[in-house]
Amino acid sequence: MAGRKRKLPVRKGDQNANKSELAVESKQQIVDRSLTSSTTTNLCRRLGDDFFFQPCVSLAKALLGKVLVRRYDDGTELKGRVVETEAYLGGEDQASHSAGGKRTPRNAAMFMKPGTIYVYPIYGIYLCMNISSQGEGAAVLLRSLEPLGGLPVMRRLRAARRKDGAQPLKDKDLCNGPSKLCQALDIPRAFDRLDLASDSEVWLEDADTDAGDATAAVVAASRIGIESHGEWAKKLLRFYLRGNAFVSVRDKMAER
DNA sequence: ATCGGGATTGCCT
DNA sequence: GGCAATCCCGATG
Repeated sequence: MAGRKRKLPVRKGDQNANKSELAVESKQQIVDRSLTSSTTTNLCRRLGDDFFFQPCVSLAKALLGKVLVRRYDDGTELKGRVVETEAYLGGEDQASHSAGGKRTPRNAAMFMKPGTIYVYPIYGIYLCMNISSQGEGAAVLLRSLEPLGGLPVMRRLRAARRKDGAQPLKDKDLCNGPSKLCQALDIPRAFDRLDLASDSEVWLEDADTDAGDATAAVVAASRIGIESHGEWAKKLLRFYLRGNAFVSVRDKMAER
C-alpha cells in the first residue's frame, strides 16, 4: 500500500470532483457549511479483520444491521446502517465481475484480504461499493443504508448532481441504492482497495443496542440489474431487512 | 485504436 | 414503466 494522503476538495480518481461540480460547490464547502460534528469515534464498536473473514453469503447477511461510518478529518461523521446487500461469489457466479476467476486491474480488490473495499465505476457516472469476503474473488455489494448521522451533509452531497429546483431529498431517498450510498457517504473511487478494518476515513461498527429493528428478519431475494446472466440472475443472493423502508427494491413474493 | 456494454439513477410520459 | 446520460474498462484486431 502506498502512503495515502487525501485532500477533500480534489481527490485523484474521484469522479464526483470533476468539472460539473466545481462550478457549484466543493465537497469541503458542503461539509464545512453543514457542520454537524458528532465527534464520537466509538472505536470499541469497530469491526475488525475477524468479522470479514467469513464466506460471501454469511458476510452479506452479517453486514445487515452494521453501521458504515465515513469520517472526515474535522470530525464530521456520516453514518448509515446497512439494510440491503448482495453476494457476488466469483468462480461459478456468472454475474460476478470475477466470474471464472477472471482477474483484472479493476476487480483486483475482490481477490484481496476480506474487508478490502472494492469500488468500481458504472454507467460512466456512478460508483458501487463492495466488501471483499472469504472466497476467491468473492465480495458483497452494499445496496442500501438507513441514514443515521450527518443527514444534512448527505442531502447536499446527493443533491449536488440533481436537477435545479428539485425538492430536498427525503431521508429514505438518501442511501437507498448502491450508487446513492456512495454519493451520500462520499465514497470515492480512490477508496478502492482500502482496508475497511483499519482505515481512518471509513469503517464498519456495531449498531447501538437501543437501535430499532436489530432483530428484523432477513429476506432473501434475487439480485438486481443482472438479468442478462441467466440462471445466476435468479439465485437468492440479495439480502435485506424485512419491512425496512430504506431498502431499494422490496420483493413482495420473497417477503411472504 | 476502436468498440460495446454495464451489480444505476432521475426525469419523462 | 420507459429511456437517456456518460465514460471506464475489458476485449478484440
